[in-house]
Amino acid sequence: MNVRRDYSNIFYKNFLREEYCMSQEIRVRFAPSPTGPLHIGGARSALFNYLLAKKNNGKMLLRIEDTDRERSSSESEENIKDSLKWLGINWDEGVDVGGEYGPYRQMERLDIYKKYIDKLLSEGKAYKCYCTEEELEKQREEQRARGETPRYAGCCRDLTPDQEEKFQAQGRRPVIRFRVPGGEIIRVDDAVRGKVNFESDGIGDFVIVKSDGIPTYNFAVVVDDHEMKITHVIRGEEHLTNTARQVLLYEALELSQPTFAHVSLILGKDRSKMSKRHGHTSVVQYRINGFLPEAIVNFLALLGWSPEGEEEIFTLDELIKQFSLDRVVKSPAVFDMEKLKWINGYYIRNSSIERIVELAIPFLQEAGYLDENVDEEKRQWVSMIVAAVRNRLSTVREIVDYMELFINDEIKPESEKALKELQGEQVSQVLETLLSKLQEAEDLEPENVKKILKSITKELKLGGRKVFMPIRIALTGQMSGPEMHDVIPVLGIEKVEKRISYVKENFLQ
RNA sequence: GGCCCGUUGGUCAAGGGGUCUAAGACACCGGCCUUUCACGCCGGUAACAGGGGUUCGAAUCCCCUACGGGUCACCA
Repeated sequence: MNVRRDYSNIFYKNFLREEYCMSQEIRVRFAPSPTGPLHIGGARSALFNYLLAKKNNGKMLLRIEDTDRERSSSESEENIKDSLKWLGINWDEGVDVGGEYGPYRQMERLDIYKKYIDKLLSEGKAYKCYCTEEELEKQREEQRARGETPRYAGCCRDLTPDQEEKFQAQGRRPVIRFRVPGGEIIRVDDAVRGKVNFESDGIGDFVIVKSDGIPTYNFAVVVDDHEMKITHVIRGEEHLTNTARQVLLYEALELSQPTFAHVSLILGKDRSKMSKRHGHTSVVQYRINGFLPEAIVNFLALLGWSPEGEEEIFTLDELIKQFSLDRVVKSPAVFDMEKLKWINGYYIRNSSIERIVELAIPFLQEAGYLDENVDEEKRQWVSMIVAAVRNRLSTVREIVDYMELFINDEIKPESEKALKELQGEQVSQVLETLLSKLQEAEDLEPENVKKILKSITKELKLGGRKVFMPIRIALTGQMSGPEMHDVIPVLGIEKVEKRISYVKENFLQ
C-alpha cells in the first residue's frame, strides 16, 4: 500500500500540518545507548533526525540511554558524540550542551520515571513480579518445546499481599511489569510504513522496571520522549515491534504520541543486518580508513532516502534543504561499498590539496613515511605527492600505497612487458636527454617538467610513447601511474639521477 | 515457529492506473580525451519475484504463494 501519499489519512494530515505549517516546533532526538561505537545505521538514524529538524527549524536532541549498566560505558558515549560531531551532526539540546528538559542521561532521570511508575502501579496497570530469571527461562523453554511463542505467562499478575510478603521474605527482588490488556488491536501510525497493527495478545506483560529499580528501554523512552516534547521519533526498523509496547504505555499514561518513522535496516552484502562480518560497521572505522565525513553523510542520506532530482552529490546543507520524510523508502538497503568509495573519491578530488595533506599526514606517519614532526619541507613534499595522486584515491589511506614509488630508488620493471620497453634502442638516448635537460632546468615545477618532456619528443623526433614509456618505467618501474610531470618534481634531480643510473646498470641493453 | 515489515537491473533507487518501449547513480562494457593509467566526457548491456483478481488499461490497487529481513530479554 502506498501510504506515503495517502492524504486522506488523518494521521498524515496531522503530520503535514506539523511538518510544513509549523504550528508546532519540530523536536527530534537521537537516543543511542552507549554500549559501543556509533554504528553506521545509528549514524543514518541520527542524520535523518537531524535533517528533519534542520529542515523545519526545529530542535535536535541527543539523549543517552544508559539504563543498561552492564554494557554502558563513558568511552562509548564519547565515541558516539565524537562521531556525530565529525559527521557534522550537531545537537541543540542534550548531553554536554544542556537544555530545559534535562538531564539528558537516563540514569540521571530516575526520579522522573518514578512518578510515572507509581501512577501505573496505583492504577493497577502495572504490578510487581517476583519470578526469577531462572524460572522465567524455564518457562520459555517449555513454551518453545510446545511450539508456543515464549512469553511471560502472568504468574504474578494477581498476587495477594500475603504472597508478596512471602516472596519478599525469601529475599526476592521484584521487577515491575506492565499489565498488557487482552484482546486489543494496537495501532501504530508510522510516517514511512503507514498504519501497522499488532495484537495485544501477542505481547506478554513486559518488564518496565528491572529488579535493580532501573526502568527498561521501553518505559524510559516513552517517558523521556514525552517529557522532552519530542514530536517525531525516527529510528531503525528493529524498533517497530517495540513501538507496539510503547503505544500501550502512551495510552496507559494518557500521553499523546509522537509521529513515528521507522527507517528500514542497512544490510550487508548477504542481505542480513549489517554486522562486523560484513566489514566496517562503526563510523570511527570509516574515519580511520580515510573516508571523509561529507562522503559518509552523502552516502548514508542516499540509503533509504532519495532526492527529487537526479543529482547525487549533496552537502549537508543541501540535504537539509531537500530532505523530507515522505521520500524515505520502506525496503531495506544493502550497503554498497563501491558506491561509498566512489563518493569518497569524488570528495577527495574536489577537496583542496591542503586539506588532503592534513588528512594524509597521520596515515603517512602510521606507515612510517613521516616522523612525528612534520616540518614545512616535508609538508611541501607531501603536498606534491597529493597533487600527483589525488585523483586516483578513493580513500585518503590509499596514499600510502603510492609511497614506495617516491621513496625506493632501486627501480625494477614490474613485468616482462615493462622490461621490454626499457630495451628499445632509443632508450638510453631518451634518458640521457631527459637527465641533461632536467639538470639544466631552472626549476622542476610540474609545468616546466611538462614542457621538457614534450621537447624531448621533438628533439629526438620520436613518437610520444617511445619517450614517455621508457621514462615512466625507468623512474617508477610501472607502466601506469601518476603523470610523470607530477612525479619528477617530487623525486627531485638527485633521485632521478639515481634511478636512471640504477636502471642503466641493471636493465638496459 | 508466532507476530511485523519488505520484494523495480549486480547495488542504491525514480515511479501516486494510461505520457513506462521503466529515470538517474555506482559497478561493468565500449568510445573520446590523455602518446600510460586515473580523472573527465559520450554511449551501451541490464529490472517491475510468481500466480490470481479489479479495470477499457496495472510496476502502480486487492488477494494468495515464494523469497528476504526484523522481532519475540530484568539489551537498547
